[in-house]
Amino acid sequence: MLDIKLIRDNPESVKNKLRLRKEEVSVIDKILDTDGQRLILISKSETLKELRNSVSDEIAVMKKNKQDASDKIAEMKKVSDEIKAYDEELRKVDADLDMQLRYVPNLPDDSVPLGNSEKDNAEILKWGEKNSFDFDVKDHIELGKALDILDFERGTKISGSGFPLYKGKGAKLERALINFMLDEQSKNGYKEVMTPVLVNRASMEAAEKIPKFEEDMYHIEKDDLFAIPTAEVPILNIHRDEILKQDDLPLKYCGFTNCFRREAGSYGKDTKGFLRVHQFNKVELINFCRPEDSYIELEKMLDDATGILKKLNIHYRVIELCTADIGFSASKCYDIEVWSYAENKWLEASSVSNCTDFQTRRAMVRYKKVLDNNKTKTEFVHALNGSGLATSRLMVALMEAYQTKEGNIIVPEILRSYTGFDII
RNA sequence: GGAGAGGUGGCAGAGUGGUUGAAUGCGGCAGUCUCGAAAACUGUUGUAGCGGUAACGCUAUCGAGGGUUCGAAUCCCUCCUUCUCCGCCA
Repeated sequence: MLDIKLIRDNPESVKNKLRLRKEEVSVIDKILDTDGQRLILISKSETLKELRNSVSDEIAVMKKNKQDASDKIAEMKKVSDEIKAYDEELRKVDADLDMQLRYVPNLPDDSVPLGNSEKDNAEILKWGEKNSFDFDVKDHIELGKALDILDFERGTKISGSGFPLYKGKGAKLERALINFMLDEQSKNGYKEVMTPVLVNRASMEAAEKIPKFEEDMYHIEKDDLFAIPTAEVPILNIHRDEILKQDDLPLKYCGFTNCFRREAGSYGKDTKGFLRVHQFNKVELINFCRPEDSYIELEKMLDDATGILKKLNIHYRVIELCTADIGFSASKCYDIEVWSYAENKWLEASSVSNCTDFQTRRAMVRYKKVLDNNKTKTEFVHALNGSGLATSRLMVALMEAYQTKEGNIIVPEILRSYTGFDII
């Protein structure tokens, strides 16, 4: 969530930045209006509370001295009723304000390229080259079926479409990728964690996934638990309501989880095989850092994510998202895309974002900042997240890029110590 | 799932309706002492909101949310959570 004080003090600047995201800015005026009501109610209620507190003390003294305090008690009864009425109204206004704030996205950083849609995203880097095949390439579905390593039909039987079944060397290759990525990211200084994949409502709210994306998530009604769409959610919540030590920053975590997405409303688009699935595997990177370091850490995280692709020798490019396309919680965002030979297009395999203090404000993840005069100040940390990487799209690129004329798949050199075989 | 006992400041631990934001101890910070350090002594030390340039003032906060009361850490209700015992189970 944005800082209400920022909105209160610089409404025009906030609006201008939201306009860059192609957001409707009239909500800001509504927020200001609600905030104004709120401040008035707080002031009224607190003035009466002050009166009540002081008179209650007087009553206590009178009672001690065996004096009659019934006049004051009667008076305070009225005051208490008034307070109750104000507080009741305040509760409503607070809830209203909170709900409005939950739909306002993070503000884009000044360095983010301007744009009107995803068409304006900028390719900033391309690594490697496309293979030149002297035969007709097969797509990952054909390859997977012929080699009996992927079974989308049976996955559908078990759960429904979009729930892949990996078999034999396919399962082993997937496991190898996950282990490889975790090992690499551990080397990059990320602490490995294995988290719950079902999380409570408070965790989803802290990660700013609710209410905006509630419909996109699997929800277990009986226990009010949500299947995570990304490990970003549980990892971010590791430090919810905590105050970190300045010396511990940046605090970096990596974790593998299954990820679950309903993908409501996207049926019919890229539904083939792995292109869009309800369950997939991902190694996630999270970084909690000092605010002044977050944009430097963002670049490092991008290197950490792309390092995987370099070692796998997979052709990729990096896209810097424009103001109209960055994610809800992000102030700046890079996508990493891998090349699909069969689809003849780029596929998003990772997204690396600086979410500044947008999530940590709601999640209350702070740190004790040591000031020059040796005093400390509690301040929100910045949080960054990135996929390092998601396996499904990566698997598409890998299978296609490493296929042979005979329909086999060569295992990338770096993975062989993990798979124990070098060809499928 | 059943029965019982708890959740108080960074930690330990008092407090069961009235100047209690909360005794005491430990820790942290500052100072005295010291060449320096330790020890000892003295002072200080939560978070958030609102107002104020500021000093500061006010309000809230004793797991969370309601309620009773002029007044709640203290009484009542609901929920969460921890521990112990029983049952069940990967």
